[in-house]
Amino acid sequence: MFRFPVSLGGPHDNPMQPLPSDEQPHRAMMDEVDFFRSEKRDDHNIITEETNRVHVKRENSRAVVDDDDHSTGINTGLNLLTAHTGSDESMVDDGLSVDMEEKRSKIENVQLREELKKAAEEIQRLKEMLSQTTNNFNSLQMQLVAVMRQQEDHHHVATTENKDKATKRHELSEMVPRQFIDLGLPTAEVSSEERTTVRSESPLSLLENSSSRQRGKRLLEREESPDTESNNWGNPSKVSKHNASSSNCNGNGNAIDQSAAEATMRKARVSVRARSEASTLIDGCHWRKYGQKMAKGNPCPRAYFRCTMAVGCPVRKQVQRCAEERSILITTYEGNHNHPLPPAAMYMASTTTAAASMLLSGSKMSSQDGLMNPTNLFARTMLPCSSSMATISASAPFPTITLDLTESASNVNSPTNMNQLMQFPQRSGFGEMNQSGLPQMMGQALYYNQQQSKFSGLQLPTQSLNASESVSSATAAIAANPNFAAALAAALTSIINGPNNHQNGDSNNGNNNVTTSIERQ
DNA sequence: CGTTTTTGACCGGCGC
DNA sequence: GCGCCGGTCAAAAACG
Repeated sequence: MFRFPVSLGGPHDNPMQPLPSDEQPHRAMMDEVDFFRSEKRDDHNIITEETNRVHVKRENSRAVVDDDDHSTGINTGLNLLTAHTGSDESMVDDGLSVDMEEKRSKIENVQLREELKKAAEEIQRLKEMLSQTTNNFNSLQMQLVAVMRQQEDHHHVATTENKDKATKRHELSEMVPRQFIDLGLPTAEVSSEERTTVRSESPLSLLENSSSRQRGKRLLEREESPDTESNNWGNPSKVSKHNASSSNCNGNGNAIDQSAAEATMRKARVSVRARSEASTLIDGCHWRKYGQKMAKGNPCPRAYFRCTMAVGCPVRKQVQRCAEERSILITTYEGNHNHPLPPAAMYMASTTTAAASMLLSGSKMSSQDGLMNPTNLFARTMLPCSSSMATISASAPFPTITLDLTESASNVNSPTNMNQLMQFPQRSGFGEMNQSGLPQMMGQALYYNQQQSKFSGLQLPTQSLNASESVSSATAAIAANPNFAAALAAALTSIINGPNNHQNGDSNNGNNNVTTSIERQ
């Protein structure tokens, strides 16, 4: 059962969370097991305590009822009553032997025990209901904060830009933040860039903008698969051109050109570093290699892959071995799947999405937002599961967040490792973030881990596994858990789609599919 | 024979 | 304008 805490963040919750204790670096699995035992013991104690309380109450109430109820036939010890009424009851009372008294008390005991049992069951049922309600409350709260934050973003952008070109810029501001969080998930079929383009410009006009015949041919090919345009991996000019033509249509060229350029500059990537002897990470998707290049400063070639799980899927990845340490494989993802994903792929995508969201939302967040933003919360929930360390690179033109799995293979559970996770570069919004709030986030994240033994397997020592095995086993472990999958999907949907993004209500949700895909490379 | 990989060519951005 | 570089294309080769 998927239990949620009755109170969130309360002082009594702390023992409930397998927080990485600074003093006990080797708690690991035993602590998890011990924790569950203690939790069960506590639960049992609570039940016993409560049922005892109920028991006493019942006895008292029964005594009161018995005193008032003269027709029950149970000896209440009120001899006066029996003596005065002279009823059958009194006659029975008078004729009671000691054996009868004992039998009655035994029957009474049995009845009380049954009631006790029922009360315990009811308590259990109530606890389950409470858990479910808490669960619902949590997800609703996340959605609410997501909505509030989005509105706040819009309001903020509108007010700051109101001095100059409020209307036009606001329209664009809806585009810019949203495009940062459409990486990896299948729910957002059409990226904001494409939505903006489609809104303001026909495909033909795109062709007209192409400078050469070949360029036009490529664009035509891409137009055949609508989603391809949503991803502009390594080709920022395409976005610029599209947005430039959009701006021409809107008749306010320069301002939007500038914003479009900024939007292009902030296209996010998620890079995963992992130790692996394999050529690529097994991330659940089918990939086709479409190019290989020698990159400057690295003797190892960089390989370019395209997702082939669906025709026209724009998701691409780059794979390159680390120059310093050949055993480390650096996989960089960008794009937005336009098809359902198998769970393993989906959770990999979810993790990278969470990372991207954290990266992109964090850079323009107030400190309060940094703590309350569900995107950040969720990113922090997800990231510890699959990465030991997240670093952010400001290298233009694409901001990149790097999930470092190289340490997690042997060090996931160590407090040092968890502390490392906290050490985000003091950059942009993260620098303003209230650090004191992070442990709660971590606690929340760990709470998810703790609640599901399979999921908490992500936190188990994996010395014997290489990174790709860790990733695949982790994703498989998560995928095997429908409860968490549902919660994850709901949370991600609220984060990625936001309240206004409902246009993708098709079959584009890849959750809970059966895993059948195997990495080809 | 269909699919995937390889690899040289091409393109656009960027710095000088 | 030129060259470098990263990214992509597409024909040929390889593979199952």
